[in-house]
Parts: sequence; C-alpha cells; structure tokens
Amino acid sequence: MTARILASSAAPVRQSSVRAHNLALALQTVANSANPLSRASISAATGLTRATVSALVDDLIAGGLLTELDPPPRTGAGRPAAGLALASEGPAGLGMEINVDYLAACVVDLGGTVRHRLVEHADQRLSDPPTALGHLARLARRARTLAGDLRLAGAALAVPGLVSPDGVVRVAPNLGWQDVDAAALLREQLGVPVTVDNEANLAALSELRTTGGPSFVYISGEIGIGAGIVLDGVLYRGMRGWSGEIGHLSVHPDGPECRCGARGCLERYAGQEAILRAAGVTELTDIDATAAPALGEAASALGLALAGVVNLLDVDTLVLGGSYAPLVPWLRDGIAAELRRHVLTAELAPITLRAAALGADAAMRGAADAVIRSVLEDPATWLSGAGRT
Amino acid sequence: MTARILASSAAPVRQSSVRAHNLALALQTVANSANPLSRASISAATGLTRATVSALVDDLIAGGLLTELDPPPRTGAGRPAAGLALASEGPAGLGMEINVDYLAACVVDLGGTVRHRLVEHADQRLSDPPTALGHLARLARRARTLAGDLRLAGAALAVPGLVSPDGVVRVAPNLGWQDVDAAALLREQLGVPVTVDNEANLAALSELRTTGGPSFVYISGEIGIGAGIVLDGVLYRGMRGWSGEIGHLSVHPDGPECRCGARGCLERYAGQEAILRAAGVTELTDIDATAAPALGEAASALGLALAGVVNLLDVDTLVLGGSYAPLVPWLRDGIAAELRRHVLTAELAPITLRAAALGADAAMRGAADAVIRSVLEDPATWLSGAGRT
DNA sequence: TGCGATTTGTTTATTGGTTGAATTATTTGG
DNA sequence: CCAAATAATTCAACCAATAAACAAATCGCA
Repeated sequence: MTARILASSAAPVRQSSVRAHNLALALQTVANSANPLSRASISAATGLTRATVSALVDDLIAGGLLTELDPPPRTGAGRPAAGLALASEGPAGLGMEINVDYLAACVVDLGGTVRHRLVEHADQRLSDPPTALGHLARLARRARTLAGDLRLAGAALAVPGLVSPDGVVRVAPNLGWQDVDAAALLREQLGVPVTVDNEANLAALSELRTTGGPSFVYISGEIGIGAGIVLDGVLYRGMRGWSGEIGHLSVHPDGPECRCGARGCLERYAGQEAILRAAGVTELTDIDATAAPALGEAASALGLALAGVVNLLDVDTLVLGGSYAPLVPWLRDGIAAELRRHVLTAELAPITLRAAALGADAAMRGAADAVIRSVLEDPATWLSGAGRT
Repeated sequence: MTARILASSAAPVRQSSVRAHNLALALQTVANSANPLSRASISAATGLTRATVSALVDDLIAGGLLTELDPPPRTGAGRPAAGLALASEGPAGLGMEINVDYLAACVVDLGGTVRHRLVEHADQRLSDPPTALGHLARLARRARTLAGDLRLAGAALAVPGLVSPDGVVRVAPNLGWQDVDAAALLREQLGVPVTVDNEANLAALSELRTTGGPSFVYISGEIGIGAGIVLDGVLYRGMRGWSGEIGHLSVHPDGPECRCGARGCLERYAGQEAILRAAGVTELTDIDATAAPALGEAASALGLALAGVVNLLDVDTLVLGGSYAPLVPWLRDGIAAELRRHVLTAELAPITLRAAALGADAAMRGAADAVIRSVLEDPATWLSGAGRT
C-alpha cells in the first residue's frame, strides 16, 4: 500500500499537498504494522522528524483516524511509548456484492475487521435492476445498523460484469443487466458515495490486503472467469475498467462453440459449468479426489491461458479464487505443467500458484477494503470534512 | 508524460521534493508543447503562480535545460512574451542497439532531435559479448563526437532478450548471450551511466514520444516476437523486466512443434521465418499484394494472440512495429477479424490497429528517449550536478 | 506623438509546513 | 534518589509557494 497522492498527474504541488502526502505516509505506516507503533517508530520508519510526526499524528487523532492505546507496550528504560493504532470507531467501509444467486453486504472498520456481515440468498436473474439494488440497499442499511452505526467513508459494490469508471454497469450477462447506473441508484438510497467495480478486481484487492505480494493476478472462477490484475501494489483496472476479461481467451481455436460466438474459449473448458460436467456432479462441493482426474482438461486449459498471462505481464504469483479456490489441490499439477511448458522464464524464476486467502466473501470484502483504502491513501480529504457521514 | 517524482514510494516529502516536482512539471509543460511557451502560459497550463514559474524557469535556464528564444512570437497587445524551449545544447541521450545483424547508435538532444546516427551491419552471432560491446562502444563514441560532443545525461541499450533491472542480459537467444553484464561493460567504456532494456520495451517508448496515446501495446516483430506495454503513459516492464514475451503464446496447442519445446506458439505462425516461408520469398521487402493472401494464417494467429492481450489489459490501441510495420496493409484485415470475434468489448469501443511511426530505428530511438525522459522527469537531479558529463 | 489599456515578468511580504535543537516527561537501573 | 535512556513537545529558522503590488514592453487610438 503506497501513498500516491502527489503522484497522479500534471498537478502543481503546494505545501498542503506535502502535508496530505505525509499524513498518508504516517497513517499507512501504522496500518501496515502488525502491532501498535509509537510516534518515534513512525519517525524512524518514514524518515520524517519526530516533531513532524507528532504534528501529523495529532491531526490524525483529532480526525478520528488513529487512537492512542491506553496500555502501551513497554520495553527497557526510558519514557514508555504511546501506542498508536487505527481507530476502530473511525470511518468504516461498506462493501456490497450482487451475484446471480445472492446479495451480500458487510461493514469493515479502518483496521480491516469485519464488524457485521449479511448475506441473502435469492435468484437475481428474475428481478429488475432497481428492485434488486433496492433489496441490496436495505440489506446494507441493516448491516450498517447492526454494526453499530459507524460513520461510513463510502460504499463499494462488486458486480459480475463490465463496469465503467463512473459506476455504470455496462453489461452483466449473468444478471441480464445492461447500462445500469448502479452507483447513482445506491447513492440515492444509502446517502454515501458509492463506487462500483468488477468482482474480480475487488476480490484481487482483498487478496492484496491480506497476503498480497506487489504483483499478482487473481483468477476469479465464478459462472464466468475473470481476472484481477495487481501490478506493483496497484490494481490495474484498464483504460475503461474492463481489464482481466480472460474467460474468452482462445484455448483451442477449433474447439467447441462458445456462447460468445467464438470457438474454444477458456470458459468452455474451465468455466463452472464445464467443470461440473467434467466431474459428473451437480455441486462443486461434491468434487473430491476421485473426481480429480476428470479436471485435467480444465486444468490444462487454465494453465495455457495463465501461461499467456505470465508471459505478458511478468508476475510471479497467480492466485486462484472463487470456485477455483477449493479445487486447487486437484488443479495445481495440471496448471503447473502448462506453465512450465509455456512460460519462457519459468526456469529463471519460479511461479507461485496458490489458493485465495478469502473464500466466497472475497469480492465483498475487497469492496469494503477499497473504501477504507481510499481513506488510508488520502486521509487529508477525510480530515478536511469532505465526505463525512 | 506525467511527472511521477513524488509518487514513487513510501518516502517522506520535504520542501525540496516540492521544488523537484514543480521543476519537472514546468519542464514537461514546455516539452509537451509544439511551440515555444512563455512563462505566463506555463503558469496558466500548470496552475502555478507566475512568480513561481519565473523562479523555476530561472533554475532550468541556469542548468542548461531551457533556453530563451531571441525572436519571441508576438500577438496582440501587451509586453511580448519570451519564448522558452528545450535547450538543444542541453544534456543529450545516447541510444544504442545491438541486434542479430547490426549495431547502431545515435545521439538525441533534449528536444528529441536526432543529432547523429550510425549503423554498422555485421553479424553479431559470431562475436563474443565483450567484443561486440566493444565495437558498439566505439561506434557510440564516434556518434557522440560527430554529434558535436554534447554533454550526455546517460546512455541506454536495446537488446533482443530478457534483461534484468540491473542491466544484466539474462538471455538473448538470437545473439547466443547469457548473463552478460552489458550495463557494466558499456559503462566502463563510455563513462556515462548505462541502462539496458528489451528492444520491444524501448521501441514502445519511442512510440509513446511520437504519437502515443496513454495506453497501448507495441508489437515488435523481429526474429522473435515481443511486446512493449504502455499503461497510463508509463512503460510497464514487469516485476523482473520480462514483460511482453508474447512470442510463445499458444495459438494452436496441438500445432507444430516450436524451438521452445512447446507446440503451436505464435512465433511458429507469425515469426519472421514463418512469414517469409508462407509468402514464398526470402526478403520481407519482396512481399507485395500478390503475396498478401499467404499471410492469412499469420494474421489470424496474431489476431488471436492480440485479442487475448486486449481482453486482459483493456488497451484501445495496438501498434505493429518492427518487420510488421510495412506488412500492416496485408495483415490488418486478418487481425481485425480475430479481434472482432474474440474481444468481448469490441462492440462497446473500437480498437485502433496501426503501424509504428518509426521504422527500424524505433528501439534505438526509444533508448535515447529513455535517457532524455529521465532528465525531463527528474530535472532536479540533473540541476544538482549529479550525473553530468 | 502621447497616453491608456494590456499583457508579461519581477519584487516583496505572508503563509504553510518541515527541520533541528533544546526542553520536558516518564520510565529503568543502580 | 539520581543518572541514563527513551518519548514526546516546543520553538526559532528555513524553504518554497502565494498573493498582490510593481515594473517593463508593446498595441491602439486619438
């Protein structure tokens, strides 16, 4: 998690941006530490003066982003340090997800703790977008109340589809949606700023928080197949927010026809439906070691596609998430074999292939994370009072 | 070209970094303008005060990065503006390239003008790395002298192979090189800092300077096939500098065997050798409209691979360079057809497919550009006197 | 020819923010 | 109970940007 506030663009830098950057730096130093930090250790870690850190921390405490812990952990001689930690009663993030057969919402505090979580199973293909989003908003409000009415810094929604940067769902095939302004609809009902993003992108973000290396690709195996791309610690969304659409990479150009019109797409071999059919079961949870050999074709199709991803992006880690996560034991060898065969640099450096840390909640958690991440990356805006609820 | 100086990392920001950023901002504003700018127009373009801009410009002129033009372009009433332009006698970049059958070097000034250019045709597969680099260094020194002994900000070398960030050529199959510390060898002989990069990466950089949109992928068709990835105006090199290795993407998993050991790699269909064979000629320049139909297989293989790239990265532009550039008229339709078929978002937004602006010099020019780009992005370091020659 | 309008560029006092050194606060060890 | 050690705060100095006033150079029009 790097501070990028001054980075962005061709904007001039004034002194206030310096403060904004350093506030973010101090805050993130605390956020990235497992245990409470003292002002002195923040100073040591960042290179800022103790005087500066004190001033920054004062602002952060006054703004409700940090709290001073009463029982400071003490060692050796000298005045004991005051422990600093992210304020659990500070601004929280509301994460939501809508998918084919459920709605979900959760409230996550600054420290990353899930304060409340609600899931409602219901087939969303039947309801129209405003109704579905109305249900979701109600669920979210309930979650918020049950979490103790924390102030919200914002909300984010994970959607299985293509989303424009302005929060409009351009197309979500499995929901039957097209050009739905989900951000505006939810904003109206929740009264906080709402961002909308593809589920794979947000799931990748959650992975970044929990165990992420700087660069990896998260493969989300749901009904479709998507990928969230994290490069140098930053989620890459693409020019229009449509990156990571790997479900229709061509695996066998002369293979069976796909619903997208092309032939031999990855989804035909490694989509949820294809995997269930190959294993001869109707539920993913029914798959066990005896069904594993049947997954060989899915694994090598995935491996072929992922080899292409690694060749193109030079990432050293692939994370299998969504419905792939529990199947990793049966998929790993088949994927790894294709990676060895097709990745040019496989001999120069190993590729890590692992299951996602979070399960089905990944996208929703990533949505909440995206909100608190925005606060951690730009505390100055929060402190100035803009966007408080 | 965006200023990223304060961006980078978890570094504290002091006042001097503010100055560094704003120096870069002012300088780049001039660099990105087609005609000379006044201090006032820099102020208007950046949002910085006229007073601040004056101070910045004074520093930049004193440091030899900008010059004041004597005949200022005048319009309307008011005190005439003093024209500011990049100093053509300021620090220059030395760009070098080594490839299978030639060595090349050029000197490019701050404004992007090629001041001198030398190419020496010779088969490099016969000579060992130190000898080849010695030849190259001599060529570079001659180019430097013939360009009028400009001060150099640095040098960069384009290599057809995998290069580590520290400038070591890990493997360059067509040169027969392995683990060659090209940066150190050249540094010793040239007396300036040397960076080394993959030829496709640097060619992409040259394209960014000349006509680049913010995000595109440059496909370099040489003996092998590589890609340079530019995302949001920044060259993405990958975790270890090995991004863009698309030559061995799998097109037909059951296709003919490739020298890499796998089957049906892109290179087998669209590599230089495959294209010559398909067209039934021995020189690329012999290809004309009559040979065009024979390129259908190459085009669709390329299209298939590039469709995957677009699906993954969501870029809106593909630039065909190297030996592909002159073939674009015969390749375009075949590639576009596959893109239409396989790119999910093709209906939502068009994909631009075009030939590279620069020809065979692209990589060498990109190398020189990389050097002057480093000055434009961080003028403060140059002004402070570090790295002057 | 001369004078006001206009635009460019510089000067000066002010402000915001970091720094470094000195100072205060609070503990451990002898 | 005092010295050593470490944490945190205070305060003068400094750096860089800002705003506003000022100087410079030209045009337009009488």
